[in-house]
Amino acid sequence: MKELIEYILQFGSLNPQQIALISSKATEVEIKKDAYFSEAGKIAREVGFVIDGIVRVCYYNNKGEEITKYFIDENNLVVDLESFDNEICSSSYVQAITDCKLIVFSRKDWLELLDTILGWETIVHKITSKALRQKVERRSPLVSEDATTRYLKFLEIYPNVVNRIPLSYVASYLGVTQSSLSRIRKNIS
Amino acid sequence: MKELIEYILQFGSLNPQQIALISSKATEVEIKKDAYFSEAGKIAREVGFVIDGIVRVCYYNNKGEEITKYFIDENNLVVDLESFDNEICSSSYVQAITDCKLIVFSRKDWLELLDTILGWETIVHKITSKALRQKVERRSPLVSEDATTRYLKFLEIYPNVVNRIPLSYVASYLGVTQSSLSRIRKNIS
DNA sequence: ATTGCTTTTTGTCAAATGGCAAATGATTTC
DNA sequence: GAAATCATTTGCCATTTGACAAAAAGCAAT
Repeated sequence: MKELIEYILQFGSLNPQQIALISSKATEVEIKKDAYFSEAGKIAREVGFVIDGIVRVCYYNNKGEEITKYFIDENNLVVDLESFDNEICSSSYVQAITDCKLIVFSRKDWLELLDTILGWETIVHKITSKALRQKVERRSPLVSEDATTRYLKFLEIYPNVVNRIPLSYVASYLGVTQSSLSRIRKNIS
Repeated sequence: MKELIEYILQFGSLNPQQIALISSKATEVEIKKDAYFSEAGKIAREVGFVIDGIVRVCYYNNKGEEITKYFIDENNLVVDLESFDNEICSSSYVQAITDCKLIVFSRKDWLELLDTILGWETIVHKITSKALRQKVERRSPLVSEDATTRYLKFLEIYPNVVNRIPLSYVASYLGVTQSSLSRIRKNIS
């Protein structure tokens, strides 16, 4: 819980009562490797914060290939905003790729906090738009780079991820086949 | 100006006084083809709304290649949020690729509106986070598709853009060389 | 140690794409 | 209209990457 509070306070200040209120709505949840936090076709009804472990956001393209869109590791929020905000079905899966410990807020509690705590909306805005910007900044440059450069960028961005997850997820994140990625790794080292 | 008001009201409601106040801060600006709306290395101090024309956001990667990150056409906001919000230097250029007509708010006026108009912050947040989500959703799938599919997606997303701008910009947007794109177009038709 | 299972590496071949340079086409300028 | 300039197409060849298949390595249960 401490991690979450610290994270939040980077984006704005809150008094102890407000922090206590937020904490009181938070539930700690464990998710086993390969289990889903939320699924395509369903409405996202929870906001999560990763305490421990790695999750990935993925979907199936129109060739039926499973594409990993991004990884979310420790101390980051995980929520399909489009689905959560608009109560529409999500188009992606959020899946634990290691055993995970999350802090979770229900939609109801989350909205209640938004109504109750002055300044909380602004903090949430800052958090979510920073996260969105980060997604753009991380994913977008991959389009214009060759496969080796993509992998090197991946290593920079997620230094603590590569050894904890299957190669195939990294490959699909980078838009490269698993075998190509394997060759690339050979050439690098 | 009507376009801007309509656009805003999609995201929340405002009374006539509030609308008048917002309108009073808006300036109509014309930008010639190839001129810059904002530049890398400078702080973005304006929020723009494209009434007519197309702009692109671009940057130089570490090989010195100019990369077009996205196109922004009619009835969309244009602002480097990272730079504008945090008053840090922008890392990209925003350039008109046709003659453009924009509605522009100065940073000062924009912040004043945020302080003055109740509910404006929420509307702005909805607008900006939708735009950010759209950027992710448009750019990200390109990573995992082949060049032809990328081009077809581009045509879907920006149906009114392709005939109004140089091929080279599209190529850099898609992460493909100009000659490859030329051949791809030949094969499609 | 052996077995069965999954993940990763590697090889071969074919297709896609890039780099370069020349040719063609389009647009502007005088 | 001719020249100059810029954008696009095309040809040629080198390189990268994908598809497929087989081998090797890692891991867990026995």
